Amino acid sequence: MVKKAKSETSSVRRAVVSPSRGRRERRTVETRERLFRAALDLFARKGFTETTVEDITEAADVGKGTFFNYFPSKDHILLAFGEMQLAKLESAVAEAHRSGEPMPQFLRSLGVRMTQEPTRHPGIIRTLLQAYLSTTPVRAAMQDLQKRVHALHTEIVLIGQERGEIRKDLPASEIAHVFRQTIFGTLLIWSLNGDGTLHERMESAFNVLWSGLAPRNDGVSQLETPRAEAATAGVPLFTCGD
Amino acid sequence: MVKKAKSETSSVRRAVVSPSRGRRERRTVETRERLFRAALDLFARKGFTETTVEDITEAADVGKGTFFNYFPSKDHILLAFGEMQLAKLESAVAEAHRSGEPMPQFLRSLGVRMTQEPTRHPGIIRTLLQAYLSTTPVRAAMQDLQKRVHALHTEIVLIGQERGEIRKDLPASEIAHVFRQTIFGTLLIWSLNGDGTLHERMESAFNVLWSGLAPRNDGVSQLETPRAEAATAGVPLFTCGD
Amino acid sequence: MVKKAKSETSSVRRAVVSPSRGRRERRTVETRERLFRAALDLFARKGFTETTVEDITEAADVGKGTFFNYFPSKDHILLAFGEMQLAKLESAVAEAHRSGEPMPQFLRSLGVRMTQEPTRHPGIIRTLLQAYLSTTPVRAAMQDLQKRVHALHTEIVLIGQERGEIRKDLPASEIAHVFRQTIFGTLLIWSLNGDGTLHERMESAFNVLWSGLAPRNDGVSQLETPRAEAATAGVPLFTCGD
Amino acid sequence: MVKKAKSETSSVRRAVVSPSRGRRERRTVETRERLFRAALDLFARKGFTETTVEDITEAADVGKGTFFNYFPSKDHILLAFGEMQLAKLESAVAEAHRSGEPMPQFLRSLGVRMTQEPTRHPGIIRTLLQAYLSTTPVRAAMQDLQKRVHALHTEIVLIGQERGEIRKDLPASEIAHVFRQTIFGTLLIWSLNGDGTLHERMESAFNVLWSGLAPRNDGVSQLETPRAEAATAGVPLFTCGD
DNA sequence: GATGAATGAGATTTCATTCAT
DNA sequence: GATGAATGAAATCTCATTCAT
Repeated sequence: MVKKAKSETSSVRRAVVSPSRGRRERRTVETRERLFRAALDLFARKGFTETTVEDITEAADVGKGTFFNYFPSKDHILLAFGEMQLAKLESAVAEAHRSGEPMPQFLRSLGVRMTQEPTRHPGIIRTLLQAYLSTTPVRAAMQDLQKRVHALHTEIVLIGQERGEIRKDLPASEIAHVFRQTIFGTLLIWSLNGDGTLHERMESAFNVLWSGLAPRNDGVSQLETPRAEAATAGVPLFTCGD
Repeated sequence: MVKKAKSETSSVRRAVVSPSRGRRERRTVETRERLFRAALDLFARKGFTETTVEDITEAADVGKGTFFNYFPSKDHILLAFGEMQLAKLESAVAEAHRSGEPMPQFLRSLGVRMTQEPTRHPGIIRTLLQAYLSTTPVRAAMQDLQKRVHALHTEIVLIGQERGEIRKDLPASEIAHVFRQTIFGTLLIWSLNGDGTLHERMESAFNVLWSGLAPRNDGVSQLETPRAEAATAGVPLFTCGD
Repeated sequence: MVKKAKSETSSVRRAVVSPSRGRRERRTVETRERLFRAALDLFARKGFTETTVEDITEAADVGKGTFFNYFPSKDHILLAFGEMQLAKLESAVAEAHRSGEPMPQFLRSLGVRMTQEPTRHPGIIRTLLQAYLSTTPVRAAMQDLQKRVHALHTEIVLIGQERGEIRKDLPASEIAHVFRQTIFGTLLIWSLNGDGTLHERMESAFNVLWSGLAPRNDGVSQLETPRAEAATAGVPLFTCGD
Repeated sequence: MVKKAKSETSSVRRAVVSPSRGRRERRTVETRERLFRAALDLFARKGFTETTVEDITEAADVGKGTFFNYFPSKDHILLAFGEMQLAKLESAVAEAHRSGEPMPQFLRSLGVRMTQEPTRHPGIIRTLLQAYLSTTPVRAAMQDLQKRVHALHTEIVLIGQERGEIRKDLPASEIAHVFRQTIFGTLLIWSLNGDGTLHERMESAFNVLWSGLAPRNDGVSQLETPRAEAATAGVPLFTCGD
């Protein structure tokens, strides 16, 4: 009876009790947020496997069962890490559109932006990467996220190509692919060694990728990446506020 | 490798009973091998986490407890995957020295060689990558392996630089780093999507890396990677025997 | 029943607003009824333990929390089953007084009457019996109900004794006890096997109980239970309208 | 290889290592026994539902997981209660065959025997009865046990009938049925009230069942159950050693 | 009184790992 | 070294119950 038109009924009721609805909804979001932050903190300190669900719920100060109201399994919280990164990427791209920053510079700084706090600890990077190696359901969801990531990267590359800032003889999609792979490869290797700054590594990787491995017998790419040596030397190209 | 000390001790003790010693040692190596092969097969089909130690021991036709006589923990079998890859790399490098194959070509084909059977299934690639995200002790051992990998890559790059086949304005070590990151990034992303051939992806990644992202306003790099379009089109540059 | 005090209080408070009071009270009774009927149905199909409170509230089309406004705990709904049976017994006894039905016949048919719809499914019988094995508070309430049941049985037996229809050399209370135990034992065993009709089983049990296990070397009891064979053969002694 | 003829291989091996086999096997039986005894004790004190699996394993001083090596679920331990009772019945029947005890007397004392320690606490009786109301898998197993119980009862009744100690005009199977129902009904009602001794209740129930409810207008059954009044008065007919 | 999100206890299950034989 | 039962930690899941709205 009531259940037949549940959503309608409740939306009507909501209209009346809107403040309570808002509060409840806010709480729901807050709880999810609290769980995620607690997980973030614990994974950074202890790693994903070493952190139990109960650790998380205790840190988030909620009941154990509550965790499963928000995430179907422990692995599913990994998705939230992927989503967090996607959100960062989206805002970065949006900003790039607005600011008209040169693409090379934007791409170069992207890896840096993606790995500012809280994604700076090797433990978090490893957690993020685990999402890609997780169980099939989570992996499937990650695929969807990655499609979006790839689309955004492609979008950026296309703009760069139109502006003549990126080579045009390869499909933007392919370039975007390689770019993404470079980022993830860097994350993976760095999270293993943990030596040096991740930012340095990102810079270095991008600079090499930018100009390629082929022998330098022309001045062109040198001109385009005038600060390659500086970056190589471990000097950040620009401050990124963290 | 981990148990080496142990087996040597006991083989010394049994030096007198040489026939039984040989048999016993052979059996020991065989069992470890059997366990590893069983794991390889199961990880390819079900993935690392989804495979239990008992699955492996049953497939290897030994008792469950026996596993732990060969690997201190389930995670430690991941090391064997790393070792397998290192061995491949070592033999590839040795061959490169012998054959005098041009470095660009060698590098380009390296990713392909590393991912021939059995390392061709996304499940195995993921397993291999998990080693990098595993528990601290395994990760530490992986670091050592990676040092060796990096050294080998650097060695190759150096030769390439000496021959003028690879740019010289960057330290070989750094180039080796980026090269390795490209390989692992490609593995990671491919193991997630599983679309297309890993070999195609490797080719594509290498080709982009080789010539860089900077706009092509000179003919130089085109000359150096004359088959870039072919590779891009998904046609393998050369057969690699699988 | 448990909540009676509460509802009276509120009905007094609202004596002025009589129309809404009536509606509200009616709704209250209706909801409780709806919950009970939903439970009845679900327990018959799935059993008590296998049915969740949410199953019941959904079937009754109310919110989950509403259940606990009517029953202090899930187990307390079991009491309602006991109450339902008690009500049946009370009306049967009242009718017996009116109709002057011979006690033997009345007793014999009692088990049958008590287990007409809806109390005919093994699942419901089991649910009813679970009330006797439930948590202490519910069990205590069941004791009270059973006292009433026992009193009613005793009342009937007394009448039978007075009429010379039931042996007089044993206290009515004791006979009532055994009678009740026979009924419950039959319910229990039948609900396990579920073979044959519960009515047949009841008949059979009563017939044996009536004439006893002692060897039949006199015609007396045969005369008194002339239809023993028929009952034994599975033919109901009389129709009971279901 | 080894697994193909597992049982044979191991039985061969067993022949050699028989002492260790025996010890291990003994331990297995012991652990199960320990779990069961711990459960017995806890159920008697707290009841089945109120006892957690962990309570049991802690009392039995084994790991929680170990419980599930012996019982597929918490409910399955209820089966062990049924099995215990069946074992008692079997030994009682075996003894009856040997001792040639008159059937009426044997039957009368049977209920008593079945409910000596540890099956004397209402909590344990309730636990036993819960087995009959448990989930389908357990209930199914209980059905099998009950078939055996019924067969044993029937066996006894048949002997009684042959000896002329029990009425012959009803099938032994039916009499056995009613007998069993009387026992269980008595257990159920007594476990609820817990007043008086279970033994008294059993005696009383049997005595009434023996001579029936029909009016006593012949001396026959009085002769056969000469001590009916005594039993009624709460005096045990004979000591039963507990 | 109605509601459903939150709770947390507990059952169940799965496993890696240990250990006595 | 081989074995598999025992272990216990944890994940997962289910629910009865509570509580704020």
